[in-house]
Order: sequence, then structure tokens, then C-alpha cells
Amino acid sequence: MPELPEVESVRRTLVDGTPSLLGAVVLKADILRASVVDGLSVEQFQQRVEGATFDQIFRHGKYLFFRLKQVRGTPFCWMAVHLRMTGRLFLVSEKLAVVPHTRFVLHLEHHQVLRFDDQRAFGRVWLVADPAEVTSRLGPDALAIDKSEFLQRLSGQRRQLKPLLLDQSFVAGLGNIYVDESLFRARLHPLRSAATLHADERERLFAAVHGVLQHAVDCKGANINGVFEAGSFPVAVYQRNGTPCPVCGTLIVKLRVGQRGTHLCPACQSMNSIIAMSWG
DNA sequence: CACTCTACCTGTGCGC
DNA sequence: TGCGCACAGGTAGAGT
Repeated sequence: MPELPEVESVRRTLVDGTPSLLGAVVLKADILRASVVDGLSVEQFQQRVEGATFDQIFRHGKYLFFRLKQVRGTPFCWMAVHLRMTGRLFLVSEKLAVVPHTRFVLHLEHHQVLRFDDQRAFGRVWLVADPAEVTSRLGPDALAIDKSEFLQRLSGQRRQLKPLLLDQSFVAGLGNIYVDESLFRARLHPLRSAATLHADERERLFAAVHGVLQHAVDCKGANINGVFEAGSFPVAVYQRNGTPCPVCGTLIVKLRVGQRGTHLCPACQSMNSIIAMSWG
């Protein structure tokens, strides 16, 4: 499940790798599954991408945006990519152009290809004139947001912390793994209403989100049962139900919150303050 | 507004 | 061995 740290790791690899995607010219676009292209036809996608040059890449939340300098029509367009559950982007030799779950391949100069694989086929690619067409629906990037803005956005919120942090219009980039890890680090129960948080708990939440994401970026993402082989971020609670809490040794438990598996330490992340409030 | 549910996908792992 | 099924989860959109 690529979330902000994994997507950032992809971006850095494409920008800083050898060769870099920056400066690469698209010779040909092969779409192996039409549904990967969203909002325009495969033919339109090919027509606009072929001949174009990658000249900028940035990330917002879990989206990657690639600026393409075009040869005809408007000077630039943007290719937006969301990896969703199982999507992966690689810059590799054209000898490795297709594997069983390859969804599209952009053939580049020098026998390189940008390859998009996606076992579950939820991932999507769009072409937009302006990234704001996508980012306007999103909150600030969860790693870029500073404390004052985070606290400002948190004030007035009354929703439970788990669905709130998963909501990409609140902050963009957290998914199920890093929400559970952030709430564990903040010692906050996922069912707590944001309205019940004291000032010190609000600051703890910001510090936890920022600290978890920064650490995970430094680790090039997580490693869940070997799924993200590139990353080495050690999860404390995610899918670790039945194992001891790394802080207190209490067994990690799993709940369902909304439709999501939710993992926590029942001792470190107690609901005591809520119970105390209800006892008045 | 807040929430719940469904659809979109497919590999995995379980019980029988 | 193999079948059926629940499950994993990000997001959009519909419904309560």
C-alpha cells in the first residue's frame, strides 16, 4: 500500500537515479490495460504524451505529477499518477518492458522505459493542464504542513481521529499504515473525537504524524511482510496484533473502524480521558 | 455534516 | 487437491 513515504521514495528514485527520468523523451506509449488511463481515451493519451519530454516531477500526498514539455499544442501538460494499492513505477531497460501486471509502458530514448505495474489494477494515470485540478480536492501535504497550520485545521474538527487522518482533504498522504503508526506514537486512541483532544495531545498528534512520516521517508518506506522490499521502516502496530507492544509489552489488538483494520496498543492508547469525561 | 456502504480489482490464505 | 469465501485497502460516489 504505497502511502506518502513510498511515493516519495519513487519520486526520488526517478529524479536522482541513473539515468534520471528528467530530460527523457517519450518515444511511444503502450497502454496494456485501457482502464489505467482515466478521463481521456487511450488514443488521446498516446497522442499527447508521445514526443514529449519529462522536465519536472513533484509529489503531493500520494499523487505524483510529471510535467511534460509537449511538441505540439500547449507547451506543457501534466501526467498525474496514483499508485493506489499495488501500483509501482520503475525506470528500467526496455529488455524488462513487460511483466504479468504491467499496465502501461512509456518507451524512452536510450533503450529505457518507464513501466507501471499494478497487480490489483486500481492505479490510475491522468493528463491535466494544471495539477490544481487534482490537488484542489486535497488538503496540505502531510509532510510539508507545519505545526500551526495543522493545529488550525484540527481545530473545529469533531470526527474520530482514524477517519479524520485518512481523509485526504484534511491532510494528504496518510493511509492505513501510517495513521495507525502515528496514533500509536501519539498515544491516542483511533476512536477519540478530535474535539476531545487537549492542547498537549494536539501537539503530540502533529509531532507523531510528522515524525513517523519523516522517519519512514528516511527508511524509503515500510516493509510489510516483505511487500515493500525497498523500505525498512519498522512498524510498531500495523498488522502486529497479538504481538507485544514495543513500549509496554501489552498485546497489540486489532479493531475495525469504519471498514478499516485498525491496530493499537490498548494500554498506551487508552480511551481513559473519554471515560473520565463521560463520568463527568 | 458525519457516517456508512458499495464498487472497483486480484492474490492469498483459510476452512471444509 | 480444490473449491468457495473473506480479506486486504484508496478513492469516488451514492445513500442514510
